[in-house]
This record gives sequence, C-alpha cells and structure tokens, in this order.
Amino acid sequence: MNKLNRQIKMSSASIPTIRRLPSYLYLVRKAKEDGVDIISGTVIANDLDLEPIQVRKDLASTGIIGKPRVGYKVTDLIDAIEKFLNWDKEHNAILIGAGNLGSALLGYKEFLINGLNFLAAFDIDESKIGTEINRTIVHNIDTLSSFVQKENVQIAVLTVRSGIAQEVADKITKAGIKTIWNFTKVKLKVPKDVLLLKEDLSSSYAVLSVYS
Amino acid sequence: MNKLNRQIKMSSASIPTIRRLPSYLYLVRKAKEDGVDIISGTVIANDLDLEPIQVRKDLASTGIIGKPRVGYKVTDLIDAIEKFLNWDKEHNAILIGAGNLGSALLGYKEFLINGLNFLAAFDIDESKIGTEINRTIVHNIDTLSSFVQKENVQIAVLTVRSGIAQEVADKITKAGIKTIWNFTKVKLKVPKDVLLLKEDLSSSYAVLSVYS
DNA sequence: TAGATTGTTAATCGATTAACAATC
DNA sequence: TAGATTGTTAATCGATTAACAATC
Repeated sequence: MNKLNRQIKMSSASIPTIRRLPSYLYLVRKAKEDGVDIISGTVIANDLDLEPIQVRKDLASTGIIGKPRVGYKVTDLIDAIEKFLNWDKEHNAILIGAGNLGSALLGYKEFLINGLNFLAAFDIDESKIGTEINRTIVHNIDTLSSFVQKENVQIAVLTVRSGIAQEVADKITKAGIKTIWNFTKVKLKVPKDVLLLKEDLSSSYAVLSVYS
Repeated sequence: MNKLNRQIKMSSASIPTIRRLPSYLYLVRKAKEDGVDIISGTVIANDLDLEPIQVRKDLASTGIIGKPRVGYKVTDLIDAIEKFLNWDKEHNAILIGAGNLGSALLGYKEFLINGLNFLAAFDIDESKIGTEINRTIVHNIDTLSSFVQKENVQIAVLTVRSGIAQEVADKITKAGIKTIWNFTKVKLKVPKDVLLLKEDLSSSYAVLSVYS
C-alpha cells in the first residue's frame, strides 16, 4: 500500500472499485431511461468489457442486494451507487484558473448531474473577471481567501498555470480548504490533513506512446 | 489481468510503472536544469512521496544502470526514460473537437516537449474552421477521413461531444487510425486491433467525493 | 575504510478471478 | 422444475515492499 492509499484509504471499497462505479452508474441510468427495471451483473459486464465476477464484487461493496437468477433492481442500484459515492449530496467547489481547461470543467455536465456544484471561479485576467462561464461567475483571484473563509467550500479545482500553483495552494489551505483536485503538473506541498488528488495527462500519454 | 491489460500488455514494465515514469522524468529534467549531474533513487522517492525501492524498480525497467553508493547519471536517466516511453520520437496526432477541452490539450506544453505532434484539429463549427489554436489549424470535419488517409496519423484525440463520438470513431478507424485517446464518456466500439485509452474524469471525481 | 546506494531475490499484500452453494 | 444469477469463500495473480549481498 503506497503513501497516497495509506493517507486516504478508509472506504470499504478499493480505489479501483471506486473508479469503476461511475461507469456502472452511467450504464444503469441509461437502462432506466430505456424503461429497464432489472439489470444483471452479466449484462453490465458485457457492455463494459469486464468480468461478471468483478462487477458483482464492485456492486456488492455499495451494499446493493440482488436477486439470484434475476439481477438488480435498476432504481435500487442507482440509489446504492449514488449513495456510496456521496453523489446524492451537493459538493461545493471552486475553480481556480478559468482558462480553456477550467472552462471545460465548468461545463462538464457529468459533474453537475452528480453533485459537484461550482460556487465560483477565480482568475487574474481582468477581461474574464465578472463574466460567466457556464453559469459560474469569474471572480478576482484577490478575493479567493475571503471567499473560501466565508462560504462552505469543500473542493478546490486547480487549473492555474503551474508557476502559481503552490502559491494558490498555500492560500486556500490557509483559508481552510480540505480537498484539492490538482490539474497542474506541480507536486503540491500541503498540510497532512488536506486530501490531494492529482490529475496527470502525461501518465496517460506515456501509456499511449509505449503501446502505440 | 483485466481485458484492457490483456489487450495491450506487451511492455516489460507494468502500467502503474509506466504511469509513474513521467513524474520521474519531469523531476530529473528539473535537476538537470539546476546543474545536477547525479541523482539517487532515494532523492527522487523523497521528492515524490514514494518508496525508494519502488523508484529503483521502476527505473530498472527502463534499462538504466546506476552506480551503487552514487546514484544515476542525470543525462543517462533522462535518455533512458525518454527512450523507454518512446518520447524521443515524434507521434503524429490529430484532435477532433476543438472546444474548450480540445483547445486546452492543443496548448498543453508537456505534450509538445514529449513528442506529441498535433498535425491538425477538426471541428464542425464554421467559425472555428481555418483558425489556429495554439499553432494548430482547425479543419472542416468533413475532410477528416481524407486527411487521415493521406497523412501519417498515429493517434486521434477525441474531444467531441458524446453524441457524435461513435460516428467519428467509425470514420477514423475506417480511415486507418490505430490509436484513439477518448475523452468522451462514450464506451466506443472499435475493431480489435485499435488501441483505446479512455480518459475518465468521473472516476477521479468519484474518488474525491468518497474521501472528502 | 565505512557507509550509502544499487540491484536481485524473496516475501507480502491486495486486487482479480475461480469455484460453487444458495436461490428465485 | 431447470437454469441463470447472486454472493461467499478460496485460489491465483501481479504489484509492492522487504531483505540483503554487491559495490563504489
């Protein structure tokens, strides 16, 4: 178990399992729209190119109970996954750095659907400040600390250029942020009680270039 | 070993190892800029919050040979990682869907530095066609097939809206594309010999919301 | 030399997969 | 009923970690 896992591990499900759950949810919601009432792990597995046993194990960790020979009740399964992922609750977030990547994230509908609620965006660019990007108002980055202190912000999404990433991280952790989703390429230094999740496209590109 | 791994596994290093290598490379390049000639696995591990043994194992898979008591020669290590990842060669790519996310990827400097060469972008939006985004010209998506057939395109980066993702994938695989980096939320169906890598922000968001 | 680091071989750990009884 | 699917328990597989000899 590596350091990241050691730091954040506390759920009954493994991180690979947690990462697969959204794809099940997406599929089962679509099934519901199509009027399906019951779905089996086998069907899910076939659709997603996974092993049925893996799907059963993953679903079991959400607490859902299926019916042998039949499958899972679609509405129950949706509820179980949403609840397990805490996607039945709102998560207040701010986005820092309203460039192209930031704008893309503000417009990402999956987030909206699943409870990620962007209270505000922040940028230094005068021409952006005061404008709206996908319904989210861009604020002056100078107001960042006071905003975080006043509002109940759970998650900070960091899409600034790497040069100022650490500085921004210092500011928001001092203001009380406990979770940072880091899209910069900087390895941030933050207090131990802050959860850091780093998004790293270079590692995916590495997989691509090794195998293609 | 799951189906994705079974399909693409053929390198000596595991996928987790491949995914960690870029962070080592980034760090070692910085060390070089700072005038460092020799670096030890222990130092790299401390900087990245990893175990020294893991770093040594990972580096060993690139073929680099270190000196006991001393460490690795910085220039050799950079070369070894670059070579192992095929980042010493150019990879011709096209980007399909020049929205915010697509534009962000076209401007991502790490790609440029590491051999990912965007030959062209494609979009349906008339107002974008003919313009340049970070030095890459946006073409009419109608010219996609003929472009792929004429040019030596290795990688297609898919940042279109999900509704047309499968249609575009059909078109480009028919035209001969062998690697697709899929940023849409659609589970694409492609011929068996096409390498698919899916980028999925929902799974990261799942990890965040379970632990925060 | 003494001690830090590499690299190899073995042990551990955890995730995936298999087997199969229970069940509707 | 027969057969498909769940859920549990055990086996396997692979990645991480530990131990330690080799070495500069």
